Amino acid sequence: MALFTSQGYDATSLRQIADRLGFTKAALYYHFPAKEHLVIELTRPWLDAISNLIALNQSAPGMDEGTRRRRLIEDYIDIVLAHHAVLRFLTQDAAATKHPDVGRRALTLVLALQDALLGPDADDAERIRVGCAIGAVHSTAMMDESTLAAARPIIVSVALGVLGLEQSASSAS
Amino acid sequence: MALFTSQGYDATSLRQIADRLGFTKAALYYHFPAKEHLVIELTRPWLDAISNLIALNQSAPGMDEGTRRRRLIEDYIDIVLAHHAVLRFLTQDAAATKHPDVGRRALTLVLALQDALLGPDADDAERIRVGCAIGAVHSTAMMDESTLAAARPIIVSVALGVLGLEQSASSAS
DNA sequence: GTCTATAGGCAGATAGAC
DNA sequence: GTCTATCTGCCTATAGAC
Repeated sequence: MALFTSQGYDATSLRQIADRLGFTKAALYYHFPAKEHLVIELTRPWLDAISNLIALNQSAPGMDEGTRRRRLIEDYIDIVLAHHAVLRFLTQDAAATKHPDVGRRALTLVLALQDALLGPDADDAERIRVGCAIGAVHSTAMMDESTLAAARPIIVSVALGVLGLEQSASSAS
Repeated sequence: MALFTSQGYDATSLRQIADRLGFTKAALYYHFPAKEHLVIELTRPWLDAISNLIALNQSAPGMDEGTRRRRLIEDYIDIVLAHHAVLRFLTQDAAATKHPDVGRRALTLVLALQDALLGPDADDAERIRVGCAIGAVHSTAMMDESTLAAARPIIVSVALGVLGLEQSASSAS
């Protein structure tokens, strides 16, 4: 992950990875059938987490719309913060972005999240605002791990503000 | 640019570029000394525009802090919208991100913009908010050109809101 | 499970004719 | 300015010994 993130997927060779891990390229192929499976497995936990989040959200019972959206964006922020390294990699790497099981899947999931954050009858302006909110959340990919710990409440406040869901109390997850 | 954006820099070969342009690899090398110069020239206008913006902002005379920041973020939004294709490419491609004259320069410039959007005595929380605002602006990279035309006022409103610079009237640039 | 050795391909870049 | 032909190198992936 460190190599992929610092150099990009295409620019990172199996030789470099094997050297870092202390064995040879051939040994890598005993554990993974191809290079792309390395990045699939590295990103799967994050993708599964989002997939889960959306599934749970859809099967939610009759719940107030405002709190539903608030919980959704807050939970997404927690996922993004928990998988910081994955987001940093994915938002930067075009090669990963193009892969069906990685970037394409990520795009589909984020678009689904975007839809879930909208009501069924939202206009283009609201779509753009939601896109901005997600962009603000994803800006954490650029931050270093140290400032990230204290960042959560601020990110939550910004995202809720952009979405028009401000609320002063009860934001613990 | 189309090939770089859709496939990534590393994954795009000079053969593909030459084929698309209707001549051969060797002819490319008459006009550009190396592959990396293609991406340098493609991104230079955007980078120069930001560089200019920051330089002009620094040499501004005694001006109200609020309007200074408002103008700065609005002008940046205009640059981002005008160079939409460049931003889309740069935010996605790790290979470009690593190049000193492209991604590194872009990072330096965006950080300088971030500093310029802060007062000299801002805390970490304010830093994060500014980062979120820029993230929201950069989310336009994900939008398609059609919805982009109508997006400007919404982006401006979101960014000013996150920065705490809301103002109802006089937002024409 | 890890190794050495190598196959097979395509990349970026150059030489030199026209 | 564009071409054909080619060099050199590294890449992913595989074969087969241990």
